[in-house]
Amino acid sequence: MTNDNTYFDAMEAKIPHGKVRTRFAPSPTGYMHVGNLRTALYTWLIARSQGGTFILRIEDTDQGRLVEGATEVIYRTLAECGLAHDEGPDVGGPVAPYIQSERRDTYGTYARRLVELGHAYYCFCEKTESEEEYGGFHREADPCRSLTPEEVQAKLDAGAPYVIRQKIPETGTTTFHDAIFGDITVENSTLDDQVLLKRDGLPTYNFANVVDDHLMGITHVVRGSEYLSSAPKYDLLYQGFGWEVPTYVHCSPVMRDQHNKMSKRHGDPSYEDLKAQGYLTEAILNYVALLGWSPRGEKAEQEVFSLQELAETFDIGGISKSPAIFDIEKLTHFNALYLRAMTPEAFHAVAEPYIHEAVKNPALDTAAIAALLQARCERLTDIPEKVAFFEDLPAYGTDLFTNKKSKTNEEVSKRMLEAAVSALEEVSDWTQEGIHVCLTDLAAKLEVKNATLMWPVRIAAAGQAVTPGGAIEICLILGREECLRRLRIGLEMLGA
RNA sequence: GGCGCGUUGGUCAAGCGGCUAAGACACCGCCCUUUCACGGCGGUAACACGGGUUCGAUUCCCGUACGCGUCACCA
Repeated sequence: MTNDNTYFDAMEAKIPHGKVRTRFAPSPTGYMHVGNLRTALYTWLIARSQGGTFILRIEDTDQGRLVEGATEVIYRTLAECGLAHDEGPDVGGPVAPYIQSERRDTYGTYARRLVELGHAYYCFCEKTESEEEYGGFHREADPCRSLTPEEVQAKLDAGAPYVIRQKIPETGTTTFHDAIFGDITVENSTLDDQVLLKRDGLPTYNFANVVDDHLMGITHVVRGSEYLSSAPKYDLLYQGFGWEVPTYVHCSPVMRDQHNKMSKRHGDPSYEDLKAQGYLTEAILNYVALLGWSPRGEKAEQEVFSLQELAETFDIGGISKSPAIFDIEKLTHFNALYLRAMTPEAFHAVAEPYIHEAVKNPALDTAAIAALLQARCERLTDIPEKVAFFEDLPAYGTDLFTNKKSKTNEEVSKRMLEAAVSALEEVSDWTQEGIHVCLTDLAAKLEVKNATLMWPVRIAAAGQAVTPGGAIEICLILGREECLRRLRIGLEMLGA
């Protein structure tokens, strides 16, 4: 125990004052689910939108849950998303260390200080015994609460194991303010004397949070609404220490359905899963930002936001109180929007690996294929199945040649294909323009509408009813030789 | 069960005492068209319920129902 304030003065001296400081404080479980990502995003946005500082702190006080490589997932995700942190374990900062397991001595010191201040006490109850005796609810009924300092010291000297519990006022109410939920008042009698320092000397999550948030100068505490119930106890802790209470921002959860939060257990996608499913980082962030927050005023109608625009527009008042259900369909819509908004070059770059999954033939122009795909795919993973026919002509039935709207049947198709083959054989200039002129002229000469000619050509060239792009584009990409080969196969199938 | 929070169409949501209750996704229809998309136009669809307060409630208050959270020496 210390009666010396220099330690505390020294700690206080490190606290930066005067500007917004927020922190994202994940446990390293190796999995950034969508709710986590959204919390990180909102936390980052609050800092950035107010010219503040964004801090990363790793909460690894639970020894049993450490996962190998988990912090790397966190670093990688934040970096990929552009949610750069100004202070953290890897980049350091004025209030280091930023990993809770490296700050363990601090918590005990502060817990003992709170005992001195009269807002906490040593509790020597047995774990099991306490649960039976007090129903797990430690209050006035716990004799440890009224031990004299001498009695406590005697037990400590005897080496009795103990925890330190918060001493909640016996009467009255506690009111705390949340930026989203407003003022919430609870009876102190409903609060229990929660454990601050565990038998093993490590702090509980709740205590470590309060101490670290204070020592790190955090101004806005962003966290899930599941902590709403413990917020009054946090307030009492801040008051007990005589510290300024930060602004609480409790966010309602992201749900998988009406009854369940997004979770790894249910197989709900993490950020990395979504990436693997062909979603773009920008689209994921945009969608997630809107899951539980909406712009107001001028921007109320806007739905597409870059990270930069979000930082300019975001305000805490736009965060919703009720939970939001994650809708993969809407994410898909945003992804399609972002895909279409890319330059053709940029799209080609991201699409190429997916095209190559199905198309190996180096003679096929992936840029031309990408151009056909850009308005036609919602996820990058949609690509391989859409372009496989370029590589290999699929097996197909002659029934595909019949299409009512194009006025084709097998007989008509046979005629069209014969004419098309002869005409295309004569095309000297195998370009979009050359093929286009050849086929439209042919249709005119045959006195049929374009569709009547184009349908069978496209079917024979692609071997499937639905294709990205039309007959001309497909013929062009296949190249004259392969195109004519496929048209002749079609003719053969039709009995020519 | 106690305490706390929430409830606008299937989903995300605007609304902050007076509106024919926005917009987006999804769905349906039409147009465009060389299939499919893109794009354009249009449509179906909502204030959980009951009391108040008020000239007037989706908006304010109180109940009820339903849902969620919390009640760990886990975070």
